[in-house]
Amino acid sequence: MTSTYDIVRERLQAAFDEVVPGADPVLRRSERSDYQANGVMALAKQVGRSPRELAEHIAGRADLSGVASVEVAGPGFLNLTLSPQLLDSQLRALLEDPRLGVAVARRPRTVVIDYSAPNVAKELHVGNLRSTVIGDALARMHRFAGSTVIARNHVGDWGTPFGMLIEHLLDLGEEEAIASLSIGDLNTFYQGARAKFDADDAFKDRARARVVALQAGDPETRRLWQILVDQSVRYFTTIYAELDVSLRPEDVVGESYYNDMLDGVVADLDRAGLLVESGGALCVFPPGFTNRDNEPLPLIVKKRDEGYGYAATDLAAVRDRVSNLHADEILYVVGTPQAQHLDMVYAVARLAGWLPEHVRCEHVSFGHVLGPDRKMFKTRSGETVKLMGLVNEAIERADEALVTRASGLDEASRVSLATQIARAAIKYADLSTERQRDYVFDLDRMLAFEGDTGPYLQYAHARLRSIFRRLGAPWSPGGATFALGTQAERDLALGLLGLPEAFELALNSLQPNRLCNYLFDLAQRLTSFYEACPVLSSEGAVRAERLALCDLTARTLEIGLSVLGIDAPEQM
RNA sequence: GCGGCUGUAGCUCAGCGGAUUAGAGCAUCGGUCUACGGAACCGAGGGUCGGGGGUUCGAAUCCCUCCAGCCGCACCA
Repeated sequence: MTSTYDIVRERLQAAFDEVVPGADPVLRRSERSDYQANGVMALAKQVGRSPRELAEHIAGRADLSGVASVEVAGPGFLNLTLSPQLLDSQLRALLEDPRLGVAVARRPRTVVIDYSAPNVAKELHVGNLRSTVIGDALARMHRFAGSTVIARNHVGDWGTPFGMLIEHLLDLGEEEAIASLSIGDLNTFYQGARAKFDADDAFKDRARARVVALQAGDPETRRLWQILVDQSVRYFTTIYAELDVSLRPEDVVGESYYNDMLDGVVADLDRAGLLVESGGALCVFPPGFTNRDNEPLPLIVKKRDEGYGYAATDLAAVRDRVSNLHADEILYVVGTPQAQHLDMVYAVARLAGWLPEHVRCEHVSFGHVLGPDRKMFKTRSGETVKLMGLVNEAIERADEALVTRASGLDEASRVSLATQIARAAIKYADLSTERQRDYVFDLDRMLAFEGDTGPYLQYAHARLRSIFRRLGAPWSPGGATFALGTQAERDLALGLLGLPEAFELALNSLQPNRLCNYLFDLAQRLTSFYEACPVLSSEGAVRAERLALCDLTARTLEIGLSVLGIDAPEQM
């Protein structure tokens, strides 16, 4: 189906085109009418006419029959009120459309999304939360839009720390080490290795020798390294499952994956004449980057000690994603501190011809998760907060709330529900604020059923489902028609027709919070409707209409939440 | 020093391809309703949109500047 926005816009566009072909009507939602077109003022300036007069002209020329009524307001706004016929036909189309008006991409794009990226043998912690949650939401949104998504979990699985980690593993004994890692005791393991490395010179020497062996490809060393990787990935997977994150083990393509490509990266940069030796290291100096002394800033591709740094790996990854994965778009859901580094990587990749113009490459950055003191979220003792602990605490609290409400669920389904609520709370809190801002991690607020929270949206959905359960019989829309006799019904209907715009806006701007805002607004329209308009106790055509509105709202909430990675339980 | 991000009601945040009286949630206060699940709804108070300039008929939104906070600035990713 064609979205309501597109229908109105196309009609308006024809009239704008008569003035200046391609002129943008700047159509958007309005508080004063259903839609408003703000494009007249800019256009009037462009063609040197009076805005008011031009607005009248366009309003007169636009063929809006059967679609909307229009009036000119203020300096030259076009206020549009959708016609009852259009509302009825669009809502009926919505009933038949499992996608609720959201278009599928005509040409599917391949989108590579790099997200989560924890380190092997390190705990998944709050620092990984945002990348994981935002990246997964973007992955789901792109899938829904019809793109081919290739998720890449760029785990830190290489580098000097692995010398000490492997030696520590040997000291513990493989069995013991695996047992420790498999229960997610990654921090203890890592810190154990670190402590020995710092205190024991003999250990330090072994660790260094082990790094050399690892890099040289020694089979036994590689086998031990693989144990660390496998155990860590297994543990990450359990947390992803707990959070309902769609990353799979096969999406783990860590730094080590690119090892064999690094020589080629350097050789090709050299061949392209981009490589410069500086301070013993091999560098590329992309234009426009300077250090604190205003000198050109290098991207160090090969270190003085002959080792490769992360710049080389990242360049290899760009190349791989473009030429082997055929990415049309690459998203890096990575913290803000890496902004400059990534910009330099893109710049060098473009210089080297590895990143064609048509491939969109974007850093999806985000702010910090703050503790109650508004500083970086840490435990009282200053340690990083484990993601597992955070999720479990949220589940416990949600469960307590369910228990006190005596919901009559058996324990298994109650805990399962609590898990769904906890995930919704954590994810929605993360997704609903503008990405770039920091936010305070406050479980009380996240888990509240009042206000702009995940659980509130879930609750709105569950209330609707309960209506259909009470119906006692399967429901089908039948011949529902939408008279929209009350303001609350009309407001709700208008909200329902807005999903395509909200979804596209959120996806194009890579800002899931736009979709969250939409869903919360819809939920509020719903509760007003719900209060004002009896459903089950109404009769005939009105009852059919209201049931249909309930069905559409429930489906909209369900789809909206699902593309954000949030469950919509049937009852709460 | 250079660069980036942030600064909107008591608190948490929307809005920022300029446009009609700056929105919401929480909290506070006041109402509604013997409730299709009250984990509800309606309403009120509360803001010189960090300060100052500029562009414009019009700026929270664009430009400049200052202030505050956070982050980055060569071999750890």
